[in-house]
Amino acid sequence: MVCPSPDQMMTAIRHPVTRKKRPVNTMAGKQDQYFSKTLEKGLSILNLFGRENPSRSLTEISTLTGINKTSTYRMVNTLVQLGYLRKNITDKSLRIGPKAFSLGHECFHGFDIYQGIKPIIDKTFFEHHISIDSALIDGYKLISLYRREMPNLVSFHLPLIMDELYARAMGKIVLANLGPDDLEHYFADLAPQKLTSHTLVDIDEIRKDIRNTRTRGYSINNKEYMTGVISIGAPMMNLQTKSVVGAVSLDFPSKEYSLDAIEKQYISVLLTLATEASDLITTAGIRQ
Amino acid sequence: MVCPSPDQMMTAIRHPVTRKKRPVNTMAGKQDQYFSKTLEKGLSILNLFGRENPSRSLTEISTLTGINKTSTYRMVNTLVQLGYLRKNITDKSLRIGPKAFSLGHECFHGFDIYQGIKPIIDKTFFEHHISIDSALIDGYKLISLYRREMPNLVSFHLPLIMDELYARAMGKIVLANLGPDDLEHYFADLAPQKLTSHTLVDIDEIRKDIRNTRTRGYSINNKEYMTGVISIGAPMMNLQTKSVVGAVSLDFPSKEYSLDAIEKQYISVLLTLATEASDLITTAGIRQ
DNA sequence: ATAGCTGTTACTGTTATAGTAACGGATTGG
DNA sequence: CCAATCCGTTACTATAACAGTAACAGCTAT
Repeated sequence: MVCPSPDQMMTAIRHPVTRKKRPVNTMAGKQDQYFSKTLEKGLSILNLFGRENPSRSLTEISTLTGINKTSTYRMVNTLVQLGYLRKNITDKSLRIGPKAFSLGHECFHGFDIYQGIKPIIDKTFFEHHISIDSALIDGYKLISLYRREMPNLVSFHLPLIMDELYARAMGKIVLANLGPDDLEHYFADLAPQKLTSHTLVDIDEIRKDIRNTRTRGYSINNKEYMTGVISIGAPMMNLQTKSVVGAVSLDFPSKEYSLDAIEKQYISVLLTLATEASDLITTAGIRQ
Repeated sequence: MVCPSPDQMMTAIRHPVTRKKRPVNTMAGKQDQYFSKTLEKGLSILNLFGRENPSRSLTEISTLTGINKTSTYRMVNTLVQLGYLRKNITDKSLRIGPKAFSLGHECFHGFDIYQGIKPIIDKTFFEHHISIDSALIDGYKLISLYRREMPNLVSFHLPLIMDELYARAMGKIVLANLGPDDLEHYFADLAPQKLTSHTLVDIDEIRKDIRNTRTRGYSINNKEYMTGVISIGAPMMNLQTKSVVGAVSLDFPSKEYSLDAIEKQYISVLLTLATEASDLITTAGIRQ
């Protein structure tokens, strides 16, 4: 289970399902005194900007976040005044500002897990010459952590935040290690997309695949996310709380590697890597 | 002038001096309806974390930000719930969370100025084999933008946000291009530190240096920030508003280069670079 | 056992924010 | 050329969210 005790719940990353309940404003659960909605809104605005979306308008932000236009204006104005966003004088379009840039730099390089996993992955990369990926769970999404890619692999520009857990090696092994309740929550509002001809879109098939993954101990993605790419994934576990917090995967071009060959040769590499990553995570105290 | 018209003032990055007035709560100026203090606080907390300070305690955050402990708790709790920070269960110490990591990544790589200046600096770097630095103004600080360093230079790990404008090539040229009012504001609460034996600490000397820099058109830092490093700097100007928004600098090891030689050989390189950077800045619409 | 740290919670007055509505400027289309 | 929309910005008010005091609980060291 992701949120076993009330104590852990506070510390844990807030669950998407739990979050959804908030707007309902059910008077039963007292409105968390110690949660700032304003800050949440401000950050959700900042999150709309990135490599893919460098520029946005006020109304765009308002509709995307669901925040009232005036409130959006207040938040945006604050961010502009503080330098996190900047505003084009003529068309009033908004872009990332210098302050967000420096904050970003600090947050990225100051993230201890990133600094910790880098050498681990690099080592495996140079030893075995294979593409390696790693990610952390956030709700029902994966946040890309660190990646090394061989030139033989079709360089696919990974999004930083990954949906489609059902179609990815890292996603599958995460799902396989979730508690039954969390897994059900995931399936509850799952609408699988056919990304390649191999993608599983039938819920029952996906369920079976997850069960197999669980007993197998590692996950297999046989060209289900991208044609020409076969991956195997293993979980990053917090060994104290016995919960998944992320995953690592090895990616191969299907032209050069058969699934059989991969399973024969690289499972031990994968599992060793996963163990090292799990140790790191456990001492760092990342919890689901 | 940094804030010439009320219209620009809103769009501009908020001036440190202007900001200071806020807490005085002078009833004369109506409390900005469209500025969220809560968001400001939340972001100021996030800013306390970085490569240098990966872990902090609640009281530490409270004292550093000057925010009441309970409010700090609320903000921190929010950030933890949203995944921007994470909390060690045992000692309750706080660290950067996965969400801040991904936000950071997006803000860093989504910053168009960074993407734009990279090729410009790279080109000059590969053509002339010299160390190059660039930065943007934020208040009276410089935010490091992009840097390429030659191995012959004592690799000094630059802080991302730079104070000590008076002792740096990029700082001096920025000061030299400020409006008289802004420059006075800068000098008003300046307490120069003697960083090397060459650092100017006498205010009048610094003033004279800034005047010389202004007429010269570029700045010179003769081992005033670091022993063994000579730099020359030129401004990044918004050519429409005729205001400084940042600076570029070329850095040389004093063992291999004399100041004379640098001025003879590299001023044109510097100014060309500055022009290209200014063009970028102007089209991007960065304003002071 | 006690003192002195933490972080956490209860409680309350007030203020900061949400949200409606209206405004002005720019752009579009008839 | 004027109406119709779009956009961002502002005025205004009820109310929910927040600030801040103070007390509490858990931990450590003396």
